[in-house]
Amino acid sequence: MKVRCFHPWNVTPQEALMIQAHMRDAVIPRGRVSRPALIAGADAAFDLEKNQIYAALVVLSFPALEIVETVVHRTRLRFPYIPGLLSFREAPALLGAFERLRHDPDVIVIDGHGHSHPRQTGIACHIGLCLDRPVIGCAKSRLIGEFREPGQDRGARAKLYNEHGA
DNA sequence: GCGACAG
DNA sequence: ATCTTGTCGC
Repeated sequence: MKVRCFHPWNVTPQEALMIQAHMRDAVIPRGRVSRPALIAGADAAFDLEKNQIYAALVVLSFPALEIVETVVHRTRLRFPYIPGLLSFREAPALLGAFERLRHDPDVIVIDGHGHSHPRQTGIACHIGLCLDRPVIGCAKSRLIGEFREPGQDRGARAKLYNEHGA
């Protein structure tokens, strides 16, 4: 895939905050993908001893969910884990993997939050801007906001509220 | 000052 | 994230 990022990655946390402020207006927070033929999933694993991050991608056909392509890309870790700045730690490796991806997914699922972020610029938003593709943030726990635990059924949902509402 | 805090 | 010990449910 073509990766177009509009800022450097070798930045300080303070600079990262300014980049997020700049990104905020470019994000399209909602949308719909009509008939995806290919969907991609991405996650990262670490070797802290070697200071390495492993970005893994899988492309699936949809709705059959057959594996079409996989990519693993290893790079050096250059940024610490700071809540709210996750993308500056993980996105460089993930985007390196996406550069090697031959298929062109219609939608991407990323580990971590997207719009549900203190500055509405979580890693899903960041990756979406760099790839110019729809991305669904799929985090396993809360970063910000208040919610009632949803039910266990498939499709169960709950609204996430900020200090004002919505 | 204290607690919260994606991965 | 990753690791390790202890508990719970099937």
